[in-house]
Amino acid sequence: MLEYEEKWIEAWKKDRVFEADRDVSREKLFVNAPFPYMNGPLHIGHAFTYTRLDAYARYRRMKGNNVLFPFAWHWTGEAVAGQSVRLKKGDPAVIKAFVEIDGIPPEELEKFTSPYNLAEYYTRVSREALYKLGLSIDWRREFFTTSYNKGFSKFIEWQYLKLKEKNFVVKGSHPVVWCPSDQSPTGDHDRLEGEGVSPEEFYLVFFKMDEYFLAAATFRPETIYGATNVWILPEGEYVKAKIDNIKLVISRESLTKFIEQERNVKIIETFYGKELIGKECVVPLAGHKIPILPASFIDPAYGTGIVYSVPAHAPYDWLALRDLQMASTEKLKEIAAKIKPISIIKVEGFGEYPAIEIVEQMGIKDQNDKQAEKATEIIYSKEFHTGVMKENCGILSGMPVREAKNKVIETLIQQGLGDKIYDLPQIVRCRCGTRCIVKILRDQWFLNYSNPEWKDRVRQHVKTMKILPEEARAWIYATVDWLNNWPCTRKTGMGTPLPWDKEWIVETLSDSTIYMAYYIVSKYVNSGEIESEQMTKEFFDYVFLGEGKIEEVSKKTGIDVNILKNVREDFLYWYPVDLRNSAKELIPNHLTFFIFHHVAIFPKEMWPKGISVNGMITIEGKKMSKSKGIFTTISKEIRKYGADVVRAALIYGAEGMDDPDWNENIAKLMEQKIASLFEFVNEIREISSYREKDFPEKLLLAEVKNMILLVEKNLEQMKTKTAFQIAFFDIPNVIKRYLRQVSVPEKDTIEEVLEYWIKVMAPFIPFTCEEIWHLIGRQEYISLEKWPALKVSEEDSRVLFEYKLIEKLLEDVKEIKKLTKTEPKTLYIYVAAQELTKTFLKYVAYIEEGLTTKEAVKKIYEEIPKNLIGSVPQLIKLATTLEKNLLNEVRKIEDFDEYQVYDKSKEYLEKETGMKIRIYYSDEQDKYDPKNKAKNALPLKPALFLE
RNA sequence: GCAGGGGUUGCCAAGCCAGGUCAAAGGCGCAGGGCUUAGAACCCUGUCCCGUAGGGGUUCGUGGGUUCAAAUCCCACCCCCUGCACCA
Repeated sequence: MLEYEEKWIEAWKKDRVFEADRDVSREKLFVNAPFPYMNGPLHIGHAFTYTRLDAYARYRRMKGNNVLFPFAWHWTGEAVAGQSVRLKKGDPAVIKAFVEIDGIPPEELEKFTSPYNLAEYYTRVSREALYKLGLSIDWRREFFTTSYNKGFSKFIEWQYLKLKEKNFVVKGSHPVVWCPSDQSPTGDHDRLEGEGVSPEEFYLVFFKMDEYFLAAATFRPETIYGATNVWILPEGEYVKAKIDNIKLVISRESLTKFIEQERNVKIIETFYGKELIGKECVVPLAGHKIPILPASFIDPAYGTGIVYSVPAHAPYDWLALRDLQMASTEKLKEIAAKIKPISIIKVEGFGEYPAIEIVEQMGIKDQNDKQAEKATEIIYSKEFHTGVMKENCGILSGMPVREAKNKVIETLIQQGLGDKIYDLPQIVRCRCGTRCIVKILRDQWFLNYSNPEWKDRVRQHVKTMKILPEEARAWIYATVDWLNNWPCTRKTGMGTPLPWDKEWIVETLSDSTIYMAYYIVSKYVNSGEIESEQMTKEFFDYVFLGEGKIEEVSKKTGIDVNILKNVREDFLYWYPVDLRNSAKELIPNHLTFFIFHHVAIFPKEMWPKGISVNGMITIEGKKMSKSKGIFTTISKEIRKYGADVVRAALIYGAEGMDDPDWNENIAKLMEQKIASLFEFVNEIREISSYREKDFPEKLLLAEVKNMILLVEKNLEQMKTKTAFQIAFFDIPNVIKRYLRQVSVPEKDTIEEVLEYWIKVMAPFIPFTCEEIWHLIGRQEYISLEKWPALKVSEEDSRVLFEYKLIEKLLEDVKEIKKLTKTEPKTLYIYVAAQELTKTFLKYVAYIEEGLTTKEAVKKIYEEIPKNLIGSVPQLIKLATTLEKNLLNEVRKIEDFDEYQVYDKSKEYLEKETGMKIRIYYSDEQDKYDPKNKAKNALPLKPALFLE
């Protein structure tokens, strides 16, 4: 961290530069970012998101907006608490992370067995880091979440009562991956095996056998008419049990599933699978009898440990059948030999028996061959999407497979011949090693995101929002569509108890949806003007919704009427949120929830106006990972490089949804560039010559103005990288070019440009710009200066246009010189005859009026002076190849005289080329043209001769 | 699998939505030159191929198509990244 950075932090703090209060004379802008979760110090990725937002906030502040950028801390959830618990247990990984990565002194570890102390510690160091990063935050509104903050809890209680009132919070049950040993849900990160696996619905089909039903599990109930036998594992344990009101046979291991999925289970008898082999059962709906046979691919823990066999369409079934026919006891062989696959699905690309065909094609050996899995997938997908049920399928005949599936399961359940149960499609093991099952959690509270009206209102609003980059909008829509009911409460961790059911705590993604409104209130809580106990339902109803009479609310809450009035007016002034910036990973959850809840609770005019997202940082090209040590904190990098270097390196890393990379090279580069800024500025300041502004000065101003407008345009779109590139690289490049061009720079111009330049860099590297600003003798804070209000005038555009012509000419000269490898002394320029240019412009106009090329050509042949007639073909070609911009510029200028352009800049041209310049019109009589070049002259492209 | 994003010249990365301004910005790297006692920094020039007159050729994941014209539009395919719910 640099000395001057420390100085400005203190100065900004002392003079309350970024504290924003209601001021109706100025247009407000309310920006924020999701509060960070306080289970660790802020990392460099946080800095990226915040710096981008800060650059925007600073820019808009300079543009004259009253900008509010508040900040807070998220403590809610299980992670902080979990870490404390693991610390208490002495988990070496946690201790290592605390000490080595987070920099906690070992002797202080003890006190972090309290989650409060832990969160409080991280909050303290994080606040410090953000100060140092130079974020233009109004810290008076800071708060943290959970019941440790009474006021915030009051707010969440109000929010959830409101949601409940409107029926957006509902009670329900839902399936989770569950560890029977830990007695808790097993999230992805808690798994030894089976990452990404989630509960899926299996269908149970009941095959009658005596007074019991064999409950076969399947994903493909529509294949029931093709069943030829049932498979069981001979050495597997099975039970006869009464489940709810039906007597079923299932594997012993699958029993827990039924129990955890809220079924009433009574075991009647346990036995081994082999006892059933050779018996028969009845295929539901179809009615025919089929045998029960052994198969080794059966996993008793998967489904019910019973499946029915459809050898025509299921590769595994065909393989098992084939295995059985080949090697087994005589009796089984006999039974197996009698079984003929039944073809029931017509699918393009396959014949009668798709399963048999694919097994042969892929050369699959037996049911234990790994390839069988793949074959199953191929057949399933093909049949499901394009298959049609054949005529032998009873009620399903003629239906597309996808419809048949729903129809059959509906019918089976209706007739008591089927059921649904959740299971895991792959093995999932908890960290403790136990195999997980699916459990139905009862009495859980849900945010009713599946409510179609709610969704629709959200969609309608998203349509009107500013979403940056635009590509993110599709993702938000997709999320709104996909979102289902969200379990919004937990039993463990920190947070606010659900007001009407206090054993539940509002979970972390659900207590962070409208808290931006609380920033308005927290200022008064922090100053002591309002006590948390005073924040009753009436208070929030009044402040946020304008409900109730102020006097009554005042009486009820004990809050002074004036204070109430101020809070309410503050809210009306600052709300809604104008821009919320975050990493893109929050789109599928937080950012979408944020919209949902605003739509649910607030009146329309308070719904958020804009969202912007950015990529996720990598470190030296690798994905960030604390456990792998690919991790660095904001404080560490600031200590190493200084705040502006960190800001610049991050901003220059990426924009849009691209992922920036944090690496030493870019930091080092920025370090050098920022250091040399001071030298450059000093160099410029030594200039002390005043004189008439000439072409180079006008050009410089025009270019800089143009670039500043581009910076604005890009910043408005949160294209912070592009904006920074222009401000930080492109502008100094044109200044340098100017200094090279003129023998004596002009002081007024250079000072004006310098002022603009420092200002437009200020949003990105505020410390450095503040320092330079004062070095050049300014007294005010650049952070509060007015952004240059500029407009590119007609003269400016003309200057830019003329310069473009000159540049083109110089390029041509350079190329000719390069090719001829000569050192010519004189440059002869033959400007296209004015008549030629006029004809050219006429031609362009004709085409524009809608004439065909042929007609237009004919007309200009009639109009052009005879001596220029030879140039017509090139003119036509030029019309299609000339830059549109240039063309438009020429057309804007009345009586455009190209000769003047070069003549005016003769001195500059001579300086750049080192040659004497002679200029002629191409149709001039007395011109020097030994190589007869003049005839090649075209509008905006003079012919040249070097000698 | 579903959803979202992406594949550009040595590297990073603009451009693509609104086709011609594109051999394609900028940065890095590399080469040459300047500054300097020397180096670093800084500044300038060059950086797809060919060409002794401003030209030509071949490039933007792969293969097709539309068009006078495609990095940009359409179709198919391949590859990469991210998210997918009781983690935050």
